[in-house]
Amino acid sequence: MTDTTAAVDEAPSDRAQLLLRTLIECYVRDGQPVGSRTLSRESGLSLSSATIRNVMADLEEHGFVSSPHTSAGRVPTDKGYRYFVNALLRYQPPGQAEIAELQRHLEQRAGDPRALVTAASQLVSSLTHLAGVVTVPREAHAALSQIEFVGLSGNRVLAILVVNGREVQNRVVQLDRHYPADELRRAAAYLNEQFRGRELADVRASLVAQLQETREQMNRLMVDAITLAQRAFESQPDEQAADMVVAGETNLMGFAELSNVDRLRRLFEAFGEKRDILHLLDQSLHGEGVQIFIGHESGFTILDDCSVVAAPYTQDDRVVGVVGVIGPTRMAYERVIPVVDIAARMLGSALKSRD
Amino acid sequence: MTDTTAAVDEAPSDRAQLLLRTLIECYVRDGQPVGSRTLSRESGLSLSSATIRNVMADLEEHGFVSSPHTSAGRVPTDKGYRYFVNALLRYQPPGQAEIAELQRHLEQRAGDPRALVTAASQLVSSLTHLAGVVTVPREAHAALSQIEFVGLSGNRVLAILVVNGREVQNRVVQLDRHYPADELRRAAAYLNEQFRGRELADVRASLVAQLQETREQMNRLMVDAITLAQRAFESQPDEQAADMVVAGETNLMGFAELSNVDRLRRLFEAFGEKRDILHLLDQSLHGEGVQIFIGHESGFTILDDCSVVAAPYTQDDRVVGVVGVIGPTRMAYERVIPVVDIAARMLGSALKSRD
DNA sequence: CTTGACACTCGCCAATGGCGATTGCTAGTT
DNA sequence: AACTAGCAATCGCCATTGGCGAGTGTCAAG
Repeated sequence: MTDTTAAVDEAPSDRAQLLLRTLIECYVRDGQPVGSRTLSRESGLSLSSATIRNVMADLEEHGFVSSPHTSAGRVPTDKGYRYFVNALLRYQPPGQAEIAELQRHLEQRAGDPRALVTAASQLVSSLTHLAGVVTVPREAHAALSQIEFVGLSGNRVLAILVVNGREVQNRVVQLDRHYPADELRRAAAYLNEQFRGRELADVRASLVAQLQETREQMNRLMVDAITLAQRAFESQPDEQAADMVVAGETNLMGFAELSNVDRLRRLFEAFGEKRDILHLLDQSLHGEGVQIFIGHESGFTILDDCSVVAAPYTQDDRVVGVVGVIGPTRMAYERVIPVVDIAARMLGSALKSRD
Repeated sequence: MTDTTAAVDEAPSDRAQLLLRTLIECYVRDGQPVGSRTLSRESGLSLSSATIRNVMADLEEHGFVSSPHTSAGRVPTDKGYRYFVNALLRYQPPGQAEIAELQRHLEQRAGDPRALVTAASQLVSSLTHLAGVVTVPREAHAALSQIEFVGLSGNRVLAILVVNGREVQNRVVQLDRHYPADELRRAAAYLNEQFRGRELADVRASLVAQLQETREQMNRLMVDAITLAQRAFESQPDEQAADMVVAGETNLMGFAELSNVDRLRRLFEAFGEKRDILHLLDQSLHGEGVQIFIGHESGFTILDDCSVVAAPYTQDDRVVGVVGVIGPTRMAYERVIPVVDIAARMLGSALKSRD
C-alpha cells in the first residue's frame, strides 16, 4: 500500500488515462476486445506490449476494464466508460452541413409541436445511427389564448382551446342537458374575457372557486356556463399523458452486443410500453445539459448493455421535455453527445412561441 | 401419363389431401419438418410410413411440399399452404370470451376512429400473437355536420369541421387579411345552412362553382366567406394521407424462421416506412372478405417467409380500410382467418355513424 | 395397392486437436 | 526504478472427425 507510484485509488496516471481512452476508442470502433499489442500500436506512446500489459492489469484491478476471458484483450466496463465520458472525452461536434440540415428540418415544422418532436427524434436517430427518443412537450406553460364551444349532437359539446397562440386542443364533453348555440357563445365570450392569457392550471383553479361563489348567488346561467367550462378543463386530454416519440429503433438491430433476439425483443417491448423509458428520461428533465446513463446506471436491467444520452429542451426558457438517444454502451460518445446537445437547443428555439 | 390413379395434375387424391393437411398442421404446431412416421401416427389413417413416403413423393413432385435436405421430413411450400387454405382448412373461430373481449374494447372507443383503429390492431395482434396492421379509415364518406371558424393571431383562422356527427377535424388556414369575429361567424352560419349533411368532396366542388358565380356579382363579403371556406377545404389535413397502425411487431421476433436479425431488420423497416405494406393492403381494399397473401404471393421479397391475412372493413356499408395481420408463413391460418374476419366486421359496426 | 425390410443420405452433436491471440510472470536491460 | 524481451500457459475459434438417429427411396413379397 505504500507504493511510490502513489496509486491513490480511483485516479489512474496520465499514461493509464491515455491508454484507457485509446482502448475505448478502439473498442468502439472495432467492437472487439483490445489487446496490448494493438494498444501499443495505436496509443502513440512508444511502449512495448509488455509494459502496457502491466498498466492494463492495474486498470483491471481498479475496475475500468475487464477481460471476457483469459486470452482476449480488454473491454471497458461501465465504470471505464463513465471515467472516459467524465474526464477523457474529446468532443467531435457535427459538421456545418449536418447542423444546417438539422436546422432546416426543424425550422420548417415550427409551430407544430408534434411534428417538431417527430422530426427531432428522426434527426438525432439518423445522425447517430442509434434510436432517437424525444418526449412530447409538457403543457406546463400553457397560456389560454382563446376558448370556443361548438355544439354537437346528443348533448355533447366540443371545446376548442387555443393555447400559446398557436396550438389547438380539442375536448369533447358530455353534458346532462342541451346547450343552445347562443348560450355556448355567451359562455365562451365570458371565459375569453375573464381568462385570456392565463395559465390553464390557473384557469382551472379559478373556475372551481368561482363556481363556489356564484352558486351561492343562484345565478343559474352563470353556474351553467362555469360548469360547462369546468367540465372542459377537467377532461384532461389523453394526449396530455406523458408521451414520447421513438425513431430508428431498427438501427439497434445489427449491433452484435444486442443481437440476442430475446434481449432485442425485450428492448423493443420497452420502447412500446414507454413506461420505463419515460421514467428514465424524466430524470434528465430536472437536470441541466446533456446527461448520460451508462449500462446499469439507468437502473433498468433491460438497458443493461445500453447507454442513454439525453438532454432537456426548453420552450420559452422553461424545461418541457427531453431529447435523447438509446444505443449500445459501445457508442461513439464523442459524436453522440454534441448531437443530442445541439438537437435539444434547436428544438427549444423552434418551439419558442413568437407572437 | 396413362396412370390408373389419373393424376390429373394439380388435384391431389383425397388421401393426399388429408396427409397434406396433417402435415401442415404438424408443421405449424412444431415448426420442424414432418417425417413419414410422424404423419402415419397423426393422420388417423392406418397406413405405414412407407406408403406415406410414396404419397409424399407425389406431393413433392407436384410442388406442394419440399424437403430441406435428404433426411429431414417435408415442409409445406407456398403452393402447399395455398392449397391448404383454399381447400383443406377447418376454421376454428375464437371462443365467446374472446369475441366478447373484442366487442368490449371496440365498443368503448366508439366515436374515435383513431382509437378504434389502434385498439383493433392491438386486439388482432394479441389474439393471434402476430403483428396487427390496420389502415386508418379513408374519409370517403364524410358528411359535414358543422363547420366553425375561430380567429387566431396573425391572420390565421382555425377551421373546425365536425364530420359524421362526431369526428372533429382541425385545419389552420393562413389568410391574407384579418377576418373579424363576426365575419367568421356569418361565414360559418352561411356554410352550415348551405352545406350541412353534404359530403366534403361535394362541398368542395360546390364552393368552387359558387366562387365563380358570386365573383361575377361582385359581392365582396360573399366572395371572402367562400374563399375562406375554400381554403379550409383545400388544405387537406396531413393525417388524411393513407396511414396505418401497427401493433405487436415484437411478436414476430422469436419465430425461428425470422430469427435472422438482418431479415428481421428489413421487415421492421418495412413497418416503419409503411409504403410497401400499405400498397399490399390496398389490394385487399378492393376485394371482398378475408384475403390471404402467402409468402412470395405478396410480391415483396421482404415478406418472403411471411403471410398477410387481411380483410376490408366498412363504415356505413362503404369500404374504408383494411384490418390484417402479418406473420410467418407458418401460422395457424384456421385461427387467424376467423379472428381477422370478425375483427373487421366489428370494427365496421363500431365505426357506424349512428345519429 | 400396401407393407416390411434394407441400404443410403444427411444433419446434428460432441469430441478432438491445431492455430492464433493474449496474458502473467520473470529475468534481464537501460 | 522503469521498461522490455521472452516464455509458458490459457482459452476461444474453427475445421475435422465419427457416431447417432431420423428420414428417404426402392424393391420384392403379401
